[in-house]
Amino acid sequence: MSTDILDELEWRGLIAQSTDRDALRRDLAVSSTPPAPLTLYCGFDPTAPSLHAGNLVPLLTLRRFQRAGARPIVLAGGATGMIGDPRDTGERTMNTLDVVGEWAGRIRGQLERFVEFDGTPTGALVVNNLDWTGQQSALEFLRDVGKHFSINTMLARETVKRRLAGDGMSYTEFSYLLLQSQDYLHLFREHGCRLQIGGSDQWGNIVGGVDLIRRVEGAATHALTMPLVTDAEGRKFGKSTGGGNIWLDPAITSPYAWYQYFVNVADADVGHYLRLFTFLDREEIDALERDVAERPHLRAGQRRLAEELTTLVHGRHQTDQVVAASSALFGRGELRELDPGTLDAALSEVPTTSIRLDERPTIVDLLVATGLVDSRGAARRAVGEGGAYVNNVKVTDEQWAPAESDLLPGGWLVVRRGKRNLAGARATLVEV
RNA sequence: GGCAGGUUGCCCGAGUGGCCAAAGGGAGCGGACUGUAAAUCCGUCGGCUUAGCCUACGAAGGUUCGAAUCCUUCACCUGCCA
Repeated sequence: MSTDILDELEWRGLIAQSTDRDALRRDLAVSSTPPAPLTLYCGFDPTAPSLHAGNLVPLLTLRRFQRAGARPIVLAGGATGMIGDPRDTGERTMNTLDVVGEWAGRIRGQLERFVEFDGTPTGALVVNNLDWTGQQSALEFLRDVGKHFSINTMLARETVKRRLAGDGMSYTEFSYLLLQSQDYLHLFREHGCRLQIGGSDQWGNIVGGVDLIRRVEGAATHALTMPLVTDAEGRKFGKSTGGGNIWLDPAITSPYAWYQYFVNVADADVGHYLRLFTFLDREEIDALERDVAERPHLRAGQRRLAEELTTLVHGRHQTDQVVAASSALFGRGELRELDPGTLDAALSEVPTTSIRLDERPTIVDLLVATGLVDSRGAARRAVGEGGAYVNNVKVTDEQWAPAESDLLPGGWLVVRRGKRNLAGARATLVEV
């Protein structure tokens, strides 16, 4: 196996910390003789019903390793998800076993799409850590695993220190490190896994496993972390638009919304994100960066990034549809001139609702019905602020109601809040 | 188990009887500028049938003309002691 993978990761900005880099390089090189590819893993806890965009970084890194000749294991944290990795903001709310199980299943399904299962020596494996911890007894755990951990070391961890300085931390979360370390040991024993990767916040958990394996098995294994994705302002990725994460599950974040998020990435972040989230090579990314620098208004980098990512997550077909919808809805052309088929297709990518013109719905009703605002108060505010549009025309009167002559082909009204929140309202014509 | 402190809007945080839907900051949202960008400036930021009403300051009771603010009980959190 080539060791170029490390250079590539370095170039992409995907390496935050690692254990002895030369040792890892040697291991990668030695594994080059089939059938002994290096085996690596990364875990994903079910803390929500879906993975989010940030999870793609480690997931795609697994894929990069696989392409370079390694065998990836993706781990769904059915067990660790029940405990909760300590975070700075305080104790996590525990979810019921049913909920965690349900989420673990969904996440497992998503994980499977990003690595290849081809039955070759580098074919991926999917595992769930509940399978080897679910039946384990507390005594067993404390004797076999707990004995190898020093409280002193655990207390020295940054997250623990911060939590102790604040509101404290439960024993449950304090134990998380042991569970994750045990996972690494288990995968080392069962599958010869010698490398664990993860976000840089996972460093402590990963080296915990490295230490455990050294103590118990006397073997040297590796740890590699990736920087947490931030934008040029240092803000956490996915938090700069819409207030929340963007999710892989199309039922939570529509492919259209997903695409739009990436089209709107700041110039300063495009190159960075292209390196992290796509498989484009150096030449292509360099060219796109030059393009963004010279002709920023064309947003070539953003468009390519959005297309690549939408294809990766939702497939080529969906991507074509959202690209067409975006260009129809954001195009310079007159909405009235769009042919009915194009309009139908474009609006199928955004939230829609149906209305009855004979009920004389006002602009406030339209904004609420399409879900563009959360309340009638917010709708009034939007109108008052000049942020409400119907068919690209600003509406400033709260009492304004559409007439039949306002309908676009197919009976549509394109309702917009602000610059880029669009929805469709289709009038049902009722004969009175 | 004892003692002390705490629990405020999406988050942080001020508020110790009326002027409190509740300072300030952050996030969010809208407008201007622009390129569906960033920065900046301005506005907005519980709900409704919106000059009014309703819901809200951990929960439930109580005192009072009036409570986020006082009293009681309960729950949870933190620290110290056992």
